Amino acid sequence: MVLQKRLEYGFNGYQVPRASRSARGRGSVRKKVHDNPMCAFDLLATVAGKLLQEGESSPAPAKASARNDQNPLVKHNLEAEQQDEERTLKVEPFDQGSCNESVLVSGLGSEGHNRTHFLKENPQVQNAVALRQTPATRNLNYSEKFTCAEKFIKGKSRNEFGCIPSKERKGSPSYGESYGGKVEDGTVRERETQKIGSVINGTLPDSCSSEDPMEVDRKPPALISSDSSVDIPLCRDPISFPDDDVKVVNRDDDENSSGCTQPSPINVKFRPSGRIGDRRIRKLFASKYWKAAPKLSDGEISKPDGEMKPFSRNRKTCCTRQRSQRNSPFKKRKLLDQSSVSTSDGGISSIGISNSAEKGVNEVTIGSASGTSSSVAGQQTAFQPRDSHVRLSIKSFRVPELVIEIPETETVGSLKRTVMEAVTAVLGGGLRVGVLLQGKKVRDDNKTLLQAGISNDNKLDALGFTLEPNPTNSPPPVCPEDPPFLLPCDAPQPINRYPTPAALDPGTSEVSLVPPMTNLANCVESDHDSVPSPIDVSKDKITPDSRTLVAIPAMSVEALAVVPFNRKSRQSELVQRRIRRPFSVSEVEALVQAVEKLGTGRWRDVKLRAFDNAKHRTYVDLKDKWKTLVHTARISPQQRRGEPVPQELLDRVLSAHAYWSQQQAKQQQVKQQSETCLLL
DNA sequence: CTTAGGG
DNA sequence: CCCTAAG
Repeated sequence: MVLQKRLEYGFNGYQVPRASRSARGRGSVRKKVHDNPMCAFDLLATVAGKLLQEGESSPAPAKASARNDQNPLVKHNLEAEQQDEERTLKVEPFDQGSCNESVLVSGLGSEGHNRTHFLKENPQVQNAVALRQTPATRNLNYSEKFTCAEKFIKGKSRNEFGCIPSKERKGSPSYGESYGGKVEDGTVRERETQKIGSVINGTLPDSCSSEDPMEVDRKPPALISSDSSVDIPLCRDPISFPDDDVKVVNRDDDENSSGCTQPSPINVKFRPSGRIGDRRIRKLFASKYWKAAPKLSDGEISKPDGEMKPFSRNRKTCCTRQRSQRNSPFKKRKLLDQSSVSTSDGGISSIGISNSAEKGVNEVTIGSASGTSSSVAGQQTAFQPRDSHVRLSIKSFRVPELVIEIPETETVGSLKRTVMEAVTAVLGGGLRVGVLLQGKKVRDDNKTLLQAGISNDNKLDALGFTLEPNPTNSPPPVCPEDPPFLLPCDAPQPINRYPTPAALDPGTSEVSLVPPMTNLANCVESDHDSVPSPIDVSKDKITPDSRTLVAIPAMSVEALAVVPFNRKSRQSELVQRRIRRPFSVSEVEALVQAVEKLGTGRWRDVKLRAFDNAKHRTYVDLKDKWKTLVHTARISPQQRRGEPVPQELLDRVLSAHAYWSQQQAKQQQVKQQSETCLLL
């Protein structure tokens, strides 16, 4: 469809490349799950992790080098026509709706296996599901679980993550990077914080809540095949996980508004490093990404820093390096900036694990613990208490539909990148895995597989997984500025938006990282009208003692996305520039006033004096603003843009600038004179 | 970490 | 706003 100048591509699904297959040669994804102790959540996490690995780290070092100059996803995506099953993204007809196969998990070796309906035979299980759902705690558990999952995933394949080599052009460092297990703690924490925050705020779409099970089928299942295998550890009670490293860091940067006026003790504590720390983190991230990426050869991934020059003195060298490397990638942003990608309807799409053996392979296999692929799972009875494993072979996942809009004038390369971004965004931050059993969502993550009825003896065919867009993950892609007071929870975001790299930072996302700038806008002015942010979220149990959750904009982007992914997808986000927040007149006023008093060479003091509460205004920002103010004051009103600044203020700017410039000059003179004197 | 400037 | 070189 052509919309005026834009083309809209509707992807009903992407076929995620079989990440490891080519690299490893073969094998289908296999999940060994202990159907007994395993919690449903673990299963989710497992699947999610798997997905991440597939999508995100697909480029296992070997693979990366083996084939691509461009991110595989992007690259292939446009060549849908090609029948390269393994790497081609499937562009399907835009129709939604006719897909019911979505949730199928077939049992490998299930042939001849007589599966009984667990639920049928064990009604109590069904009840269990209902009974255990405590809305109140569900979310919390969820987040914690995710954390756990994250850990698990991290621990499991720390070195496997990271590296969708997305080189854009030869010569340019790629965005790819590897986590090499060296991600800064702070960073990790921050993310976790965000996630938790989201959860707390209730932004998390409780997909597990009460939608119609059928909802899942809204979209046709896509096929994503994976080959790696995941072994879910024995009964791990997510909640019991030590969350040692889940510390909530007060992101006083942009993200939260609460800290603005009423810094909690903890706030104070972190303050010094808050904003800056944030930046630093970003940089670190960037450095890692950039650094490792270019050389994803193998091995190097785990020690990005290691390759620094021998004599490198800690940080400095490091920084320098990163800088040079990240430059070029940065410029690419522009390309992406122009297109926006969004998913059509936040619908829940399903990832089907289906039997469709396109290649004669069953997509999901369920076998016995020992893992003999097929035909196993013999006669285990419904309640085998032991650690019987449910073996699932997920052939593919369907990524939720993506709608991409891009100007006709964009280049194919741009389109590719855009799609890649979209895909990455989805995979990275916007998805959650859901489990379906016989069409019904299994919402209680605490249930064991057995309890949920997911066991070898049951109809595994009826087991399905879905990738659900994570509503939480959608930073305002287009006009991040002045983020209106966004109420976290409400504002249903029906659709998943995939902020183009440029937009967010949420990513924001952060967006980038994330970016997450949502409420803060208020905070901004808060320095003047200190109003306690209403959004403070009290961290219930999640933040016991030491960690204080300061209102994390519920929007923090990728709330719960499966960890690894986030990182990755974020890599671009992390590097994203901060959202633009034009100074308001009141801010200008405050700035002018402060400068009049302090002068133009003491930005830190100015910051402290007038913007101490505006977390997102750094002294550098203030200095820059002053610079622009001076410029603005000198140009004709017609040439000025943006919110008009009262002439009165501009006049003051000029006079103050003149005054302090003079002062500075004088000081310099004095200095020189004294120096001269000393020399004589 | 701060400043000061260029981009 | 970002990035950096210099203090």
